[in-house]
Amino acid sequence: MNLKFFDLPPERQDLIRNSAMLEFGDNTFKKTSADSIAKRAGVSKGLLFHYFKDKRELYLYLFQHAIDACMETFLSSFRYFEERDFFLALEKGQEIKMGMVRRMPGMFRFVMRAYYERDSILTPKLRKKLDDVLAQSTDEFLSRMDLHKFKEGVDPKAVVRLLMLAAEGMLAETGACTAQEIDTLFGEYQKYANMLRQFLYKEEYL
Amino acid sequence: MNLKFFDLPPERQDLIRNSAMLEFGDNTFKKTSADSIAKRAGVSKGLLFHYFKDKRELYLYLFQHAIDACMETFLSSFRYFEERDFFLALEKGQEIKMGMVRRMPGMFRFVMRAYYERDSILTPKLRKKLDDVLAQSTDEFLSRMDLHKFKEGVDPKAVVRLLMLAAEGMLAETGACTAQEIDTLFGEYQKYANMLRQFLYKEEYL
DNA sequence: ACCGCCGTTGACCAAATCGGTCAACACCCC
DNA sequence: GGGGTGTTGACCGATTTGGTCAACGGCGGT
Repeated sequence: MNLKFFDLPPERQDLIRNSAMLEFGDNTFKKTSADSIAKRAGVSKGLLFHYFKDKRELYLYLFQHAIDACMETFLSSFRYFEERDFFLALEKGQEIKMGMVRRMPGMFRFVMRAYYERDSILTPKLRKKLDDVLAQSTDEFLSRMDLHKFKEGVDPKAVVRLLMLAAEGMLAETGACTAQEIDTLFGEYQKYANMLRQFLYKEEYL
Repeated sequence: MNLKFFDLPPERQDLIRNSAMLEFGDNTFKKTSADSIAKRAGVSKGLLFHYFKDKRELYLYLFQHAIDACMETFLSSFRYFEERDFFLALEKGQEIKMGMVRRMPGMFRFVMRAYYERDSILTPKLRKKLDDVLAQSTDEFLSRMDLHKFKEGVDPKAVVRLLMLAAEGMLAETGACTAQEIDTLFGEYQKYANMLRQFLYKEEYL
């Protein structure tokens, strides 16, 4: 790709990336047209192909960028806060995730689609990159938490996964969403998390 | 539409409907081609337009059929079993749902997409049909259950919704799936349901 | 005022794909 | 062999596709 893309003002980079991810999130790689991406970004098609040599390169760059952004955001946020309570940390993590959704509204949908799409054009290397991020983030998270606050018999990994799945389900129900919708969803998510906390934690930790 | 469609052997009807729903589930209405549907069904494009006057009619028929199938399946299954235990009934319900997924693998995805897609071509009447089914099914379900088995402070509606969301999340992670994959997902789902049962039910009901 | 530079445009291309049609086919029962 | 029925795939004009390219506009330097 043309490295001058990175000389553009960051908001303009975001605009192009977000528009592209939103479009790729709506349709298959094959059926997503460069025209629609350009139109969504309010930019000429010529510009797209000026910075990216073809649709494929744009797509692969977007995926790479999304994974890197996740990795960086999670790692840097983990480093700086020392919360060891499972649900408080999860709440913090969700806030961070919400921030990412706000900044890159089409990202999660795009990444999931790119990963699960049949005839995906992802390189094995990129697939593995995502695998690693997902596997690491949960384990890393669990290893830092005070798991003894849970009642006996609770499988904390299952709790994380259940809440993650619920979040994914909520994401699947909404397309591109406004900041307000995101807050509503976050509120609903918190309700479930609090319910689990109330009944899965030993009483002395409530 | 051409009513002779219903004279076809049921498996052939299913083949065409499932192929169409799988294709419409992958792409926007506008970007889904009749060619790809026909190819997936192993049938000529001419045949599609023989039974359905155009793409739009096929699409609307599919949605209507899917909703009706849901409604019928749920109602008839509710009528015949009298389980009043929340989690046992939910398990039974999930088994039924899995049966539908097996028989119509692309249905849930298609319905969700049709409902949430921007520039959706759904008529308001069809939208409302789905709204009613969703609203009714949860309420109907809850009204039949022994909710006093829950510990105090548990909101059963939230429990249903949480598990539904998780199921949706699992669905979003998989495209068209084999029977075996479905069973695996069902197993995972059961794990979460059992966890909730274990900690949300009063102890005397365990 | 003129230049050269550079991010940007949109008209343009051949090729592919689109929704939809239709004459012809294969098959079966009479 | 005749008629009926379910099915095909070549075919249509229109649109869309990924990608190119000559030209534009505005700005900093002189």
